Amino acid sequence: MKRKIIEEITSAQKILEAARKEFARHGLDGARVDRIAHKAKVNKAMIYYHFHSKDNLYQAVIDDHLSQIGSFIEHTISEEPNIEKLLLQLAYFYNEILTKREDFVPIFLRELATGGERMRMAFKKMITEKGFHTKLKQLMDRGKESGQFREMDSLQAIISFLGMNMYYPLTASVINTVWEIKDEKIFREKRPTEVVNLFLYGLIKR
Amino acid sequence: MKRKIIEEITSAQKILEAARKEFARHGLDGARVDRIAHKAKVNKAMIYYHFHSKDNLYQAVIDDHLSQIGSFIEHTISEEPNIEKLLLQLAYFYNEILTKREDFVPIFLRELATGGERMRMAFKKMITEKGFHTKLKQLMDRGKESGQFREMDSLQAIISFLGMNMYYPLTASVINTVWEIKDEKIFREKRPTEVVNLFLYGLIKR
DNA sequence: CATATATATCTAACCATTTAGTTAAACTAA
DNA sequence: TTAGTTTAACTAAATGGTTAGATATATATG
Repeated sequence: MKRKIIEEITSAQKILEAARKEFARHGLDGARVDRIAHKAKVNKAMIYYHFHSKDNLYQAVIDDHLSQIGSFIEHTISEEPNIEKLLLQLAYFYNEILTKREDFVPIFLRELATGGERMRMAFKKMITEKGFHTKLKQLMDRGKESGQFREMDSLQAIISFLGMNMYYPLTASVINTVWEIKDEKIFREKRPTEVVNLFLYGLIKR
Repeated sequence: MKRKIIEEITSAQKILEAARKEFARHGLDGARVDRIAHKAKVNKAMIYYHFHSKDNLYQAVIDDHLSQIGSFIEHTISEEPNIEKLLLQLAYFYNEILTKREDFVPIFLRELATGGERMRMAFKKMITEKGFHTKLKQLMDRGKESGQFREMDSLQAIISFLGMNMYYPLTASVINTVWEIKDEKIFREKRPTEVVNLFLYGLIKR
């Protein structure tokens, strides 16, 4: 067995990184195994040695993304029982994930286009394990009961909140042109607070 | 020249319809010309006779979608100077477009994934021609000046509104599972009013 | 009206390339 | 010696696109 010194990058890693970019740019069908091999500077057979098939490699790329997102959740979102802070954490989380992990956005979009089968369950698991599902709903329902929030459908509101957060980073390539957003960076940075303000202002009873 | 009686479906139409479905399911790279020919029940060469290339056919499908969306805008959204009614019209418009024209959603998502080059300009043209860009911003800015609305970034708010409207229909396949939405139909129907209420409530000064 | 002609529509068979995946042998380190 | 790692060359199938010719229809002409 060839010993791999820790600092050395294994060919499996090189393949995975090249694949991440290739699949992001071209999707599963548009991606070319030869191109991945070339970019990773490994022999094509190495891809089949380590990953067995193109589909398998693609799934590995997705799993890698999901696990990194999972661990990012861990040290971004605390057990926060204050709804304002929780919403702000979530807003920053979505913004970061979709802004910094650029390669993930096109993969996510294309997965949605094919029904999202590959990610559905992973996301569900993530969210139920962290308890967002119940926690967010609870906080909103409690707000309604206490009279702090107005009457509305909590789930509809939550989906609206997600939409406010995720829509722009997912569609920026088109939105920037259509709505003439010149400084994308600043616009992105301002999003989380702007979104949370609008949302909370839209909930709190007057 | 073969005379085409009005009721008869031309082979070009049959191809376009089959292509619409094929490209929606599989994307440009995943789509198979042979499969389109088979589904349209025409000889494969007919596709090249009428559309010259696979790329060209794909663009024809997109153009068809865009023109149908364009004409749908025409008789859905009136010259409405009342912001509440305008927002409601927009909310219904987005909901209808993304719910009834199912084939468009995956194409839109995949186009976003590749940078949206093919649609960017068409959308920009649509929106500037109808004057939404300036009109919406104007109405919001006027609302702020008159003291009806609170202080906020109009453009950020508009993008939030778009996100609230479009995010769910674009991601329903995943969202329904993750957030345990059982009756998708009812959830979709309730969206427009729910979204407009949240948005306006979030804007109006208290 | 009949015939010739140009033009649009359509088909079966074909082709050049590309592509995912394989193989058998070589190399490397414990 | 053993087991993991790497390579060059190869293959079978799929795929976008072509071609040469057939068929039908409109139009012009005598």
